[in-house]
Amino acid sequence: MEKRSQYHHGNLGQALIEAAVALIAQHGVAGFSLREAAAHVGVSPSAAYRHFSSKEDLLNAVAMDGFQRLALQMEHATAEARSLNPESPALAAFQALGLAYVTFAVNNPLHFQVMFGMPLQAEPRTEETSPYQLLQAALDDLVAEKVLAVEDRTGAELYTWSVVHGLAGLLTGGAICLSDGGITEIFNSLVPRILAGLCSAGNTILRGSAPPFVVETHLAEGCQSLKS
Amino acid sequence: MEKRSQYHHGNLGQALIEAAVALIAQHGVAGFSLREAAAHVGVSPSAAYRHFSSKEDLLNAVAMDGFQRLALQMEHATAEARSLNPESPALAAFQALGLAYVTFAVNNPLHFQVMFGMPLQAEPRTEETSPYQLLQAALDDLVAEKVLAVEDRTGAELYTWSVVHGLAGLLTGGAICLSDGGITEIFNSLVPRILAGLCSAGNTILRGSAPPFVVETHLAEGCQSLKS
DNA sequence: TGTACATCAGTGAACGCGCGTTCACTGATGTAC
DNA sequence: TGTACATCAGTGAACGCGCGTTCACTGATGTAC
Repeated sequence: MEKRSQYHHGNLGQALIEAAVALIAQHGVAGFSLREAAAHVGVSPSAAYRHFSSKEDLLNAVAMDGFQRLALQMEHATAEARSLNPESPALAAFQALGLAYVTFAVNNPLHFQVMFGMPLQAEPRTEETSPYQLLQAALDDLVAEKVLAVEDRTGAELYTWSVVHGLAGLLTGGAICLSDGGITEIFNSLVPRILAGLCSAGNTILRGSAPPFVVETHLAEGCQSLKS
Repeated sequence: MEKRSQYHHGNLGQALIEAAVALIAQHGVAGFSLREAAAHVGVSPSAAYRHFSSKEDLLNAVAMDGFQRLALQMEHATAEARSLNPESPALAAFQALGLAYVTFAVNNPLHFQVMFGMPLQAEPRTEETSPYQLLQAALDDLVAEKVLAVEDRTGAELYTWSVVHGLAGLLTGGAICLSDGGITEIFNSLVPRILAGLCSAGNTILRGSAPPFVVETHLAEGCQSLKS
């Protein structure tokens, strides 16, 4: 597929991961092979074994890579939301976090499936912040900003992650489809409910109103119908 | 694997689906083959083609079978909850519905993954009630019972399904683990938040209290740790 | 009730294929003196 | 600065395998007369 000029590739490990990500996006995990990834990089199949002990090992690296990318996008989204909404940065960041998560899933549905379809024994690298840690931090900020009451802080991760992950899963798995650009609207329509559920005990934010901020993302492509 | 006495199997189609379900529960979809399913039933590989046009077709049938089983378990759970809580049957049924969903996922994680990991062009049979229809009915009942205000009815499916599906996905994908018997507790701990989110606009039920009913299920086996 | 025959649901051999992984190898790189 | 050599990161042929699918076939079933 690709022509190399040098005998040594230089960064074959990462290149194989990227090839795998691209190929999985095309044919899904089921149709993915280590040989194909090697060919895509322009390297013999056996070369892959200098970097990964097995196909499964490579797939694990692909999943890890996904978590890193996701975390990165979440960080960017929250940073932007914070700066755009100085009057309530934590709340804006929290919303942006969720939207970034769902957007990532919709834009990379097959990668997302690999990430959550693995045994996942891989420990996340300690140096980097995981999506889960970002969520924790966002919730802490919500408390600091007095949007979320302390008595509501417990269990907030599980609840929030569930809603957002569920929406991502439904959009990704084809159970629900959306027309182009629809994620933003769907997500924002859910925000008041999410916030009400978040602040269920010591309610701080006003309820029944429109979502405090309307956050936005771009979606590569959409699909058409709604499925039962 | 299995010995047949007669030349004609009688119900090979269904038998193949069941074999596939069993084998997928053991090795996952990735490690599943049509030949293995045929062997498991005690039939030649080519016999499968009298009932399914391809491997993919069989997998689609497996997914459909999962939705039917799930719907059945949801129906049983709600019926039981209704009869046990005559003072507020709709609310009890609603909770039981969610718990049944999550329990199914945890008990059949790989089957669950197949169900939501397919292109899913398969139309659900019109004669049978789908899980989604059961959810709609449960929400309608909640309105009838005046637990849910009419102005909160819109979009309630998406929200509810998201939370519950998300929890199921996290438990299934290994992102969160639980010790034996833990689903009931985890789910019930989420119930007040779910209800608060459901009734976010025209709040009817009391908030900050323990979940109205504690519903229960049995889980086959548990796992140990919590993962970021 | 008995026979002829169409239809249905299996068999089993064969196909071509791409897969993951191994192995002995070789070309490139970098370090020690 | 130049040479010797260990180490690293590739090659390419080969392995054995199980896969999905096809095809001509045959055994069982059920219906018509």
